[in-house]
Amino acid sequence: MTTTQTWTARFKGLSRLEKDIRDRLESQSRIVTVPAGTVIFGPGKAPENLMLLLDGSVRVQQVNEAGREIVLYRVQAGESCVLTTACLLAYEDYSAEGVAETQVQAAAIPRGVFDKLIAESPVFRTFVFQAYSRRITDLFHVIDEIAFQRMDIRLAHKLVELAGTADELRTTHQLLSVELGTAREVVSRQLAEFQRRGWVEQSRGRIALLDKDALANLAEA
Amino acid sequence: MTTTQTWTARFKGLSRLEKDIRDRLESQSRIVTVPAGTVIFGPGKAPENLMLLLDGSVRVQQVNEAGREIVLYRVQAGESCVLTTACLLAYEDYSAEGVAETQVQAAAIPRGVFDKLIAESPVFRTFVFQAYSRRITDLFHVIDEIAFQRMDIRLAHKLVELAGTADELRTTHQLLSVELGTAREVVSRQLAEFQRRGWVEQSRGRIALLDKDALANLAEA
DNA sequence: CCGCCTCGGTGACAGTGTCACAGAGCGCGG
DNA sequence: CCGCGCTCTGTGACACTGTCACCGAGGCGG
Repeated sequence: MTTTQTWTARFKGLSRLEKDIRDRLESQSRIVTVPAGTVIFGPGKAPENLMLLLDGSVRVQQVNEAGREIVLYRVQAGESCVLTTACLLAYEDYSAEGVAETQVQAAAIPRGVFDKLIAESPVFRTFVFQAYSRRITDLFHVIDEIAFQRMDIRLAHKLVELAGTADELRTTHQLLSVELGTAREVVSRQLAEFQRRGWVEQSRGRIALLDKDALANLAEA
Repeated sequence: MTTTQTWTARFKGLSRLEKDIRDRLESQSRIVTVPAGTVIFGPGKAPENLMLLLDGSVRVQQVNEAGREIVLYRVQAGESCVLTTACLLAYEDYSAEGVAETQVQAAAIPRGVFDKLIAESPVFRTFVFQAYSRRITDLFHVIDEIAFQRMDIRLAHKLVELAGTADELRTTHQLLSVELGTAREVVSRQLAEFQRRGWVEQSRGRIALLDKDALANLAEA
């Protein structure tokens, strides 16, 4: 993916940015590329920049004292790691961490620049607060799901979501359990049930989705 | 509680506010008082103001399609309903609602004023983003608790928290189950167990905490 | 006193989390 | 090619949690 001076155009909320602001944003931010697997921010590693993702995706997850993890949400190309700004301008350590799932290309906006843009551009403010709104809504969804949804439904949903247009997933039961904040055995049991029903076929590290409709259907219920 | 022109002093993050900003904030906001039980914001009732609580407390909770509810967090005196601002300046409907738990007195800042203050005052910006940071951290905590903590521990914790310095709670098992996002029966069973252990004593609508230390102790585990 | 509503208690059962352990798949060095 | 060690997956037993159906107790107003 090429990076031009007009990357701001790729962000829906930034396309109407005031011309002078846009110029400053593009000149005062850096385009960075990080390899898959990089921990972009995390406990004791406060973010110094607001990252606007141009390509790739970042998984934001939480690990508690007992070592149990859960995926909170993902940041995709065209979105921003905006929740980190709460920490960018505040003091608190993030208890969550962000990991590059793929190679990631992003525009990094230093906190000083971010602060000035917030002050000077109504469009940028709206962009930031809308991004907040979306993330917080996501978190509310996560809470609702964990608290009230059945595991089979959540798993079916996650399989379809992770697969996208593909018919096969390359992942382990362990990783899926982290996605859902549950135990590996629970995922194994549910997948075994899906397999009995002929919806999936498994082999080590691989899950073939034979009947996505059935899975999507269950996910609705 | 009396409301003077210097209510900003009650907010830690606002005490260093620039003098002219503070004057505008105090003159352009209104002090409102709402009775206990009022729904301050909710689905289809977008907040038009940022509320800074002077007195009382607001419970923010979520109700899903199936009618199940869970308490997300509380806003106390000296804090702000800041997450609503994400919606104040954005478009999305809140899926959560805020209910006054007591009579509430608050300073209401209209969205226009809020926006201008964000633009013009670095101190106000820091205040807002710090408030965000705290709320989001709270949400992360809630997610961790729901996903990974045992019910007895969460209930013990909640009892101690809700009691504060008192030795008795006026609440029902039903309300406690909403606090924890679980079923009424589960709360009843756990309380029965606590009673067998001599930690609490119950009567209709009332729970006496006989051994807060034991409860607090369990809550630690 | 009676009727009605809310609150709390209970048993049965299904779903989920935890633990211990076994076996299968796979890469790597010998 | 074999064997070793690692990760990944399967399984049974059991405890904890959520759901359902139902009942009795407490409390209020007529």
